[in-house]
Amino acid sequence: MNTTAFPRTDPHTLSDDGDALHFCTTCAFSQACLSEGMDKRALGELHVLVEHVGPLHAGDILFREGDPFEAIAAVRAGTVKTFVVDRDGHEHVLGFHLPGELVGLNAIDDDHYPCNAVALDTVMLCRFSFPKIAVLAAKVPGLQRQLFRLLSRDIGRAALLAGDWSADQRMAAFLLGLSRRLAARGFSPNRFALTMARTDIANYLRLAPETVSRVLKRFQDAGLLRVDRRDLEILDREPLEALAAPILRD
Amino acid sequence: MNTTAFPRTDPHTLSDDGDALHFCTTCAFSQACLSEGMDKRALGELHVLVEHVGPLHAGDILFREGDPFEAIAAVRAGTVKTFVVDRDGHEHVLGFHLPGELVGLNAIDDDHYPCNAVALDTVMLCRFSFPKIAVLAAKVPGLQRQLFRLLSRDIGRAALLAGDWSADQRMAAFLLGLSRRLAARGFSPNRFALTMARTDIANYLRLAPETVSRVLKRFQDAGLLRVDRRDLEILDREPLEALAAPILRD
DNA sequence: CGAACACTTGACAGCCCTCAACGTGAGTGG
DNA sequence: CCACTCACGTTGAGGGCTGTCAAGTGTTCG
Repeated sequence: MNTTAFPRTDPHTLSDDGDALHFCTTCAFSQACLSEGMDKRALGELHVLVEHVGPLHAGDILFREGDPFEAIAAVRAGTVKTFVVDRDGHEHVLGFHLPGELVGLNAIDDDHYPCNAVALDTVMLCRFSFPKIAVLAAKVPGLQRQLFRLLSRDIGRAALLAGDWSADQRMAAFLLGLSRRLAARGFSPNRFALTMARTDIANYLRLAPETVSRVLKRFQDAGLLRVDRRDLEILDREPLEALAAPILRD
Repeated sequence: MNTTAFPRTDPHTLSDDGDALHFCTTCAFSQACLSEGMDKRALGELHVLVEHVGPLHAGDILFREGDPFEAIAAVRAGTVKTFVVDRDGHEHVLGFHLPGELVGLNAIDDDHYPCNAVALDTVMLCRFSFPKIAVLAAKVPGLQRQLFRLLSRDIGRAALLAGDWSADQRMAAFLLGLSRRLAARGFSPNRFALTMARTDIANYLRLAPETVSRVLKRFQDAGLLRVDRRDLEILDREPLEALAAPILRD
């Protein structure tokens, strides 16, 4: 276990193209794939170059910092955490990737992954060879446009948590962010599992784990939510939205 | 003054293609433009679709948050500041764009600029219509690759300052970052002007302006640098590198 | 059943923000 | 040439948020 399962072709790789069309309705490329304008032959080519990888299990590593960059991946199920470890051994979580989202876009720049990626629970992936998808993007304007969009979106997302927000604001923005992204893929916006440890949340929000505990308790005591271990239910969105508004900018 | 000068075609627009080749040696696209593999005709097309804009002066606005996204721009001279203003009127500086760097990449996602951009001093720009450069990118693999790289790079850069670093670490990383980026374009790495106000630096590093003053004074008293108003000279890089190392990751 | 781990809770201290006052340089008009 | 103004920058005092350290509780897994 804990071996790099992603860059290599996994023994469990599926190539079941019938199912692919079903899975893809919630994938990051769906807008490109399912758009009216997309050439039928090109759509076929995209589905041919995808490799289905998984299932990976909690703790399985997709890729390590410094690994040569070969592919990006769309999460079909589960949660992927990306992070770096500084020389003091402190972990900095860069992001959590939910179903339908992409992993590896930040590796394009220097041909090596600039971070580690690990599965937090049972994860299914669609793996796209980047050189191949780049070639296809040149032939399919809708796909190139979608790639540009997704890259651009990540620039903005990375900048969100950079502000000097309070612990309450950060936590509210984090929870609502999860809620919205899950809702966009058809999951319940008010009741979901925190697939990551408190420590992971802390390292993502740049807080101490103790502060994460305290804020969650404070929110629960205020009746904003109910939290039991990894199980979370949002009871009163309004105050959370108010807290998160300056961060989420809406 | 302070009118939006960027999206419209500026009256001072130049189309002097002879000079273009000279300016472009330090531009963000130079790697794509000047690469051996790049098709001569395609290189010509890139130079045809560029509009030279400027000079803009300190305080001139390139674009405002919410403006429809039409073009990205490469800075040829001067400094551009990008920022958002929250409902409390507080300014959050997203970045400073030096000669050779691009502005507007984060606007691709939703077809509107998500931030404001303003010139901090006398600025010269190369303006690229994004739809046109996207079409060209589909025909020129080297250009597409360069665009992907530049987008990917900005994702990583945005994540750098997100950590919970100390004021000293942030300032050291900021100054060394400027130094390196200027050096990469042929400017002196040890002696340069801070083209932005202390308040801008503070809003970028998420510090109070007073803290910026105090840290600079502390660095000067320690003999690490000499600073007089906007004029800055790095005297001892080693301690600064040590401070910034965990942020710059090297 | 024991051990390791995740999480919670409490006490304390430190860094940086806030508030306030002062200094300084550039531009302006007399 | 000089006084004036104003924005920018500096310096000082005090307080609040959150990190650190420590101990305790609960859960999972071997």
